[in-house]
Amino acid sequence: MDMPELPEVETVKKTLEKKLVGLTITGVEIFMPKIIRDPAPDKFAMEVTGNKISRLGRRGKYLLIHLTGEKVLIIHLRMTGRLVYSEPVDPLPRHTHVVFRLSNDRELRFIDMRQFGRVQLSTVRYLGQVKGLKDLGPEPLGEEFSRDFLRRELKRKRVRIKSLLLDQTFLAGLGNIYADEALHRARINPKRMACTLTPREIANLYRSIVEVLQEGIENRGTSIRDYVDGDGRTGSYQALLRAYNREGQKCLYCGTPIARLKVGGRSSYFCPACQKE
DNA sequence: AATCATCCCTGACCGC
DNA sequence: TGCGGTCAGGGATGAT
Repeated sequence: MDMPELPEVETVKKTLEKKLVGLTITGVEIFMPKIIRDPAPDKFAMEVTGNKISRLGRRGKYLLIHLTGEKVLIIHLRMTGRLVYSEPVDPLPRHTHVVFRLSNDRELRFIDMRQFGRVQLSTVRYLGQVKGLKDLGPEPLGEEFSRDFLRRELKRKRVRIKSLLLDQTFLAGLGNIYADEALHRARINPKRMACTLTPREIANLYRSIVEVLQEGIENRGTSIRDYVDGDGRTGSYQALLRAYNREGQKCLYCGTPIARLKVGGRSSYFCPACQKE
């Protein structure tokens, strides 16, 4: 149940760029057509084939693989998606939906048990019009995200803070794990209405968001069940989580058992003592 | 415009 | 052992 969030996608990006940049995609095999969002699978395979991988990028939870000809592969792993660089002789895992053949006789595999992930081809020119990508909020580790931004935006949001942190049009890249970790670290109850946070709480939340994402990246992501990087390796941040997935275990700040409740249909782990309503 | 509900999908888990 | 039901959850979509 660990969905790739910003730190996991960043780790996939870092591991894959070492292997992929400079290689040419010599062919595409599509086993599950619905995974290809646009254009139609046949056209997708044709347009991708023959192009060299120039660089990798990331925007929120989207991984971008830039190709020659100003083309860009846009990949979202959603919940259980994996993108793994492999040898063709390695047995093809179950739920492998798309395979990109590479000019060094290796391949890049898109694997996704729940079939929620999507792959799409666009161009640099049209990136600003791609659904999902175009409405993303600022990058939490970028310059546009600041304490002032948070203060300004929270003031006018009539929604629970946990739901807002998960809203990708508000801020790009947080998912359930890092949202819960940030709120716990900032000692803010997930059900609090965004507009009621005090300046002090907002400052704490800002710092907490940046910290948990940086620590997540430093530890190569969180692997609870499914997540692996581009080399097929698990991350290690799961051992450092303080709230997420720790129901019943002691809060590391005060010893109170971590509790779980639903906020906006999503489970939220929190400390009832440190994060009072 | 903002907010909420539903759906997609499989495997793990639970109770009987 | 097996079976059916429930849950997990990001984001697109439609409803309010």
